[in-house]
Amino acid sequence: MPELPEVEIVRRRLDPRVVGRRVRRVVVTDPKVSPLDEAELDARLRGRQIVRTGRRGKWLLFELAAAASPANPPSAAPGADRGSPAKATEASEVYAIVHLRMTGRLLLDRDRDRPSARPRLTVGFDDGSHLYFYDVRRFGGVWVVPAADVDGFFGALGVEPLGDEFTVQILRDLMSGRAAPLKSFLLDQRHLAGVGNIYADEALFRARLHPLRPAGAVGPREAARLFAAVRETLQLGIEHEGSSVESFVDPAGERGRFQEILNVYQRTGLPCRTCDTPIRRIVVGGRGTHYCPRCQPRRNMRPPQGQPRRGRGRRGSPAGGTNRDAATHR
DNA sequence: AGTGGCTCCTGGCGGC
DNA sequence: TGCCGCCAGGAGCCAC
Repeated sequence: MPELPEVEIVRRRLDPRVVGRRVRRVVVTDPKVSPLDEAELDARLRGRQIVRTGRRGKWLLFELAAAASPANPPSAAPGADRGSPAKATEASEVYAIVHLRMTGRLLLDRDRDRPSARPRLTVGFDDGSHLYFYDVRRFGGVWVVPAADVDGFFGALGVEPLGDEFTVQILRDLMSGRAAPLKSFLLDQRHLAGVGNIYADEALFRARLHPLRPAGAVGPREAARLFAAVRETLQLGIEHEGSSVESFVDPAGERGRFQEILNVYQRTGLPCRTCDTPIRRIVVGGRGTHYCPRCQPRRNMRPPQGQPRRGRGRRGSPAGGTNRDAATHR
């Protein structure tokens, strides 16, 4: 499942191959792929040239320049309908924004490994090439947003964990007072943008922190470890060209290699690479969660003080020493 | 406001 | 062999 490193790999592979191409036509095969229908997508993208690619968390961005403005309005046919003067409003740039979710893939004509199934969406370029959006589970999507609205589009999205703006202090502020388990905290895109299930488990292992530890109970030294672990894990994922745990392959059909060095994710029952203790699997926030019970001990599981407990009050029985994770072992 | 649970969706897999 | 039901998971939505 594409997380930040996988999306970044896709972006790096696509960038040199799509930048400069101009959209000729958009074909939608699955209407669920976008809130915009085919006609709207086509109207917003046709004639525009991809000038840049980008990434925000797990979102992939294609920046498209203003539609080929009739810079020199072809004054030729005097009687011809030259379109409305309102054309000027289309002059600003737009972003095509893609989320791959579980199984989304972006492939170009000559890429190997193109599925036999039909793509959900196809973008044809003026040089005759195509960019295809495949997505077996149909969770992914495509949005087209005017440049001016991009900040609003990502309004609720958290800090970029590999960016300069992410610091230990920011992480501590984000965790402060929170009773949510670290695993849930890391997966919440409103805090950090781009961490998914694999990298959350791996980062917690690196930081030697138990996934059920309340975020607000993490001390300064541990926060520093978690900060470093999140960045190192994501960076390592990029260096290994992503994790091909499910079906991830980059646009050229190449598998990533990060799965080869996973410490805990999907290693249930296998010996910890550090201490030989069998890796354990629990469910946290509905997500499969893997950890080493020895390297990531349960300690200080008390939710932050002064935090009124809501909900059913099940959680946070004093000391949290109850054998909570016994319930969901596999 | 913060948190957890449900939902979408489909291929793959285990059990019968 | 074939069928059924469960599972995985990112993020939006909703209830508490």
